[in-house]
Amino acid sequence: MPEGPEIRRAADALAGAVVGKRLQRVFFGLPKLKRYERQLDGSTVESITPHGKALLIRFDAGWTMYSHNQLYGVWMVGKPGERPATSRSLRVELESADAAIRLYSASDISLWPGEEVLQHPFLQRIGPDVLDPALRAQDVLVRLKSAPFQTKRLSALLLDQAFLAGMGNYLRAEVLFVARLDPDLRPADLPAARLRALAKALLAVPQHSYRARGIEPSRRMKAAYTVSGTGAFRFQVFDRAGEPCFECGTLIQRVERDGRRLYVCPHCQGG
DNA sequence: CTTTAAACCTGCTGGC
DNA sequence: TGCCAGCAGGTTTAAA
Repeated sequence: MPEGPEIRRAADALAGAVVGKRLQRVFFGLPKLKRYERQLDGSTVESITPHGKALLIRFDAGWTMYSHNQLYGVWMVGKPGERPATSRSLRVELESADAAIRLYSASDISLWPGEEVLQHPFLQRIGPDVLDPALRAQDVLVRLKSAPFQTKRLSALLLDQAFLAGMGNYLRAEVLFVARLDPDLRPADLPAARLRALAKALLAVPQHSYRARGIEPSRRMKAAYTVSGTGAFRFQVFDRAGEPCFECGTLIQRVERDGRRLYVCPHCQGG
């Protein structure tokens, strides 16, 4: 369950289902988490919040659950007692009297006493959430101009969770296209106007995707999407190799950067 | 310090 | 039908 917009959509749906509810059943599918079933049974879910692609679920019993879905994790919202038809392995199940949330396949799950969760190595390392409503273009601009980010190639920078958390591979391609930028440039190479355009696109594109309820899943990933990614965000370049650019008609190219596929319009994003 | 490669998590697809 | 390689929107680790 991939990038920031999809994770935030999942968090919204999960929160709507169980925040404020008392848990009547808690199940953990990983041996190391078994002991927390008793700790959390009967507790109330206080909040569910995204931090980049990580999710925090706080319980009034003084515990906080950290989870990261990586590529495969799937959240589902349903009813208590039901057992969805899936071959995936159930990792977490939280049931209240009238709702249930279930996490499948993800293996990066841990429980922390209260706010000690903020000491989690990943949370320590990541930058501001690109979808945080408090994040301003000016903040992003300052970040772009600061070390060590200003000297990194845009292709790498836009995947770096330490720069902006919640960015991912499709957002990288879409942001670079919207800002009309060559992925091999670095912030330090760019004149002020282009930097401002990049800062703006870094906020606008993820927000646009979030408001559109995320991306429409590819066939391959379709089975993974339940709570999130059922939306209407349309790619300009991602997954469009060989198809004409919507702006200039030039054929979109698939290239590789930082070990990941990237799509560019060679005309709009040239030089 | 930067860049690259491989490993790992898991599930689905396509080819033979 | 069955098996296996390949791929995926992520992250970590180690090597170069």
